Amino acid sequence: MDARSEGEAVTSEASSDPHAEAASRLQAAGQRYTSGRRELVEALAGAARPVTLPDIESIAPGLARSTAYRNLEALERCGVVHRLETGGDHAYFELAESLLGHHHHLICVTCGAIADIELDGETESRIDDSLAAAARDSGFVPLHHSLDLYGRCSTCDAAA
Amino acid sequence: MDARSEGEAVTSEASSDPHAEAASRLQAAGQRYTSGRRELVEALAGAARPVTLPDIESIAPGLARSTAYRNLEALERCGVVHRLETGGDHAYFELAESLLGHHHHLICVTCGAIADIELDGETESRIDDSLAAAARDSGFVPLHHSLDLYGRCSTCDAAA
DNA sequence: AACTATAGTGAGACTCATTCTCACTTTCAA
DNA sequence: TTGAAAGTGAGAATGAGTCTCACTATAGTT
Repeated sequence: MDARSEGEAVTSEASSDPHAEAASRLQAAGQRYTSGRRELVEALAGAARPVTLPDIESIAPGLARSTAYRNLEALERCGVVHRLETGGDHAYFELAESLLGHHHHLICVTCGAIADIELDGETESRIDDSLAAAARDSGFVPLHHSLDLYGRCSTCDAAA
Repeated sequence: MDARSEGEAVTSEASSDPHAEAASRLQAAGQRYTSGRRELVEALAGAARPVTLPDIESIAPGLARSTAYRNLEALERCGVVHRLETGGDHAYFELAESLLGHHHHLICVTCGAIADIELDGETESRIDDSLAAAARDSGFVPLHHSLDLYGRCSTCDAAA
């Protein structure tokens, strides 16, 4: 969810503790915050950037792959995790914006690495206004937006 | 709404004829503009919105699936076609921005439909500036950006 | 027109990220 | 402490997209 839609200017970290947030959101959905799910959230919180499932497996070995995917999906449905599709082989996962704050991504077209960035508030509100106007024209109900910058990271650029 | 049917005076630096553009770009890469490739470009130009491979197959039956994917990739490498990953089952394809002009997308989170939108120039340049500043801080070399608005299209919203 | 080198094609096999199945285990509530 | 519901792991299944390979079409040359 776009933090701006709630009317309060949440810029960065909306919640102090991702585990508490995850536990309460899962409970609200009648689900449990098991140790496997806690490990997932811990891995995502510690990564400081979006990670793939292989990344998660190397950070937290011992989680069955099917369980990891299943739990990522459960956490995504509760708004704790956000899935990014970049066109690479794997999807990327990160904590949702309600936990990380609203942000965007730098995506390296060469190696696929992703980094988080934030834009100034004035640009964000201008984007929201322009998108809302465009949506209105189409009878489209806006929920959230994503803005990604594609380019070459410093490592890949140096190698080229 | 559909300001781009026969490639007439759209916006920005869009080329007048997608076929001529495709032919010259392929030729520059030592490749041929075959009838199958022409059919692909025709299908994309006629769709006026991003389409999936099944969409293409129904618009232009008779193209082998492997050939369609191979040619979409060839056209993508030449800058004639752009591939969108939205997280749905299929990737979406559309003519590249050098042909369609710079634009963004409305993506329905319920049915996956995609529509094109354009933002005002001032918002675009503000986005470019903000992204460039964020990239500079990371030593990242910017190439292009994508901005997508997720929400519910009028049909799905009415059904909810 | 015939020759040749190279590009393109189609059918199907193949890959592999992701999802599904199912028997078993854990947790919660009464 | 018992039963119902949720979670787990191992492996099978799914399916979008890619690869292989024998065949065909094309451009350039003589």
